[in-house]
Amino acid sequence: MAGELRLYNTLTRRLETFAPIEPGHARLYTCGPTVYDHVHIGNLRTFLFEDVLRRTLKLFGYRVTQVMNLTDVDDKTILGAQRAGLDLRTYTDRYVEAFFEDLATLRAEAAEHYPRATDYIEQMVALVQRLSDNGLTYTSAGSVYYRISGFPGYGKLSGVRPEANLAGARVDSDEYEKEDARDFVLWKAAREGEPAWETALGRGRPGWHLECSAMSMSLLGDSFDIHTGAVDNIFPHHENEIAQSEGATNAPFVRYWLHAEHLIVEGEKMAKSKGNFFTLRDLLARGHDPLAIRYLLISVPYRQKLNFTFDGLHAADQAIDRISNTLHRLRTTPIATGPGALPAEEIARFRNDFLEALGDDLNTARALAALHTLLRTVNIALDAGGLSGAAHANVLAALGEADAVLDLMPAAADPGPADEEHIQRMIDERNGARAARDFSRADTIRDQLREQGILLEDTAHGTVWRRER
RNA sequence: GGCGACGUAGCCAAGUGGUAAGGCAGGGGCCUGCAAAGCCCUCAUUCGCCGGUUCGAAUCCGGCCGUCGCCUCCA
Repeated sequence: MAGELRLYNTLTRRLETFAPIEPGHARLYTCGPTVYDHVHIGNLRTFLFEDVLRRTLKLFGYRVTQVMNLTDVDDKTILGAQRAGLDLRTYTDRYVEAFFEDLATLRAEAAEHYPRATDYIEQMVALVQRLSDNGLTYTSAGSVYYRISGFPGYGKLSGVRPEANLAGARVDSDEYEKEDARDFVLWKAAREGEPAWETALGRGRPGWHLECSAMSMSLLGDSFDIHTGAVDNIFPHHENEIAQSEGATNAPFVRYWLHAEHLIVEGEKMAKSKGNFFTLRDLLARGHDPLAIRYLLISVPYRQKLNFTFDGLHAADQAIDRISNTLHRLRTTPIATGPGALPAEEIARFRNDFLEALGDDLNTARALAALHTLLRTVNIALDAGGLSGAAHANVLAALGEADAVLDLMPAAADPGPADEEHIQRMIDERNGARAARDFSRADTIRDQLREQGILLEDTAHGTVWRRER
């Protein structure tokens, strides 16, 4: 696939044309969840942005190696495990599994690697040792800290100046002893009742930022292409990753930093205390369609705050219906014998608009607008008498290409054969009634089928049916 | 206090110098036995407010108002 892919780089605050270090191969690290609970739809918005990113990279012809970490040791996972009376691994396993289920429900493509922090203790220790060799660490009360004053590039991602005043800022809540308030912990000394590893750094556990540096470099190399997360990760998390990685290797860590804006709910920040905190499971329990949720979460470009509302979810649901209905018409309308009422230029324009929109920093709103425009064009052509074989194949190919990124099209219905026979019998009976102008009988049959989730449509080429979504 | 994002119709949202995409909701119509699906028309003389630059600004500049985020383990 030709075309230019431009991405907004937080590091330079500019739109840049993507060019990977290794031609044709995009190496991508995406900050994953802390597995102490179910993820919420705000988290999922970010993960779906990353899904759109990886699929767009593929659409533009790149081979993709994506790593998504699973943070399975931190204050919250430790606390959760203690409360549940489980060991850390057993506790986090539950949420790792739930996380994968949620991703699958929303059709997120699997990454190539899902490393867990607790499987990379060795690499983390080795990284700290390299930092120590470079004079960037110190030990205090058994914990190892990163000395920010030793890394001149600190702050280049976030714009946070090391000497920035902290008036009004959150007071440091870290309970460990530091030389300087700006320093952060690499390795935490073991505390009573907490999981700990016996290592060359002493008995303890890793600090949060360390895992991402260690795992990304282990799996993608010292320098790789893209690193993503949500905006709240810019500082301190990603800033600290840069300090850890570049402080150890003296090589550029990441070329493109991409950050997703947050999801808010009905104009307010999502918070448990406000009762507007939703997990995917909450929405499914209310009967919402996963495809509509996917549509909604990817419909707003990733750098815009996404205001989640139930009106918006309804609109997304309508959009999925529309896509689904047009596909259904394409499947059930006979191929026209004429030239076909859908000009090839229309399809070419769609392909171009769609690609250009995604190439412009993943502008999914524009990509979806192009799709809606094509759907209308297709429907007009179907109204006008159907598509030629060539036009039919052409439009299906274009839709398939778009769906390689969007993944919003319902799987073809898989009706049981016996079921299908029964439906056809009912349709025949109803059409007999209609021919005899016995409309109350005909309507009764239609209502009966409807109760079974079968919708009838009387079209110019006969009665067709589909399943209610 | 520091840093950053944003304010476009009832709602979501595209558009960053050339005269307002797309979707939802609403209104009217075509088609249909009635529906469903689809299509057509309609729905912002105007882009938070006030100035400025320009032949021309939603788009650039300045000020003001408002919303939101980050400021050391929150996607």
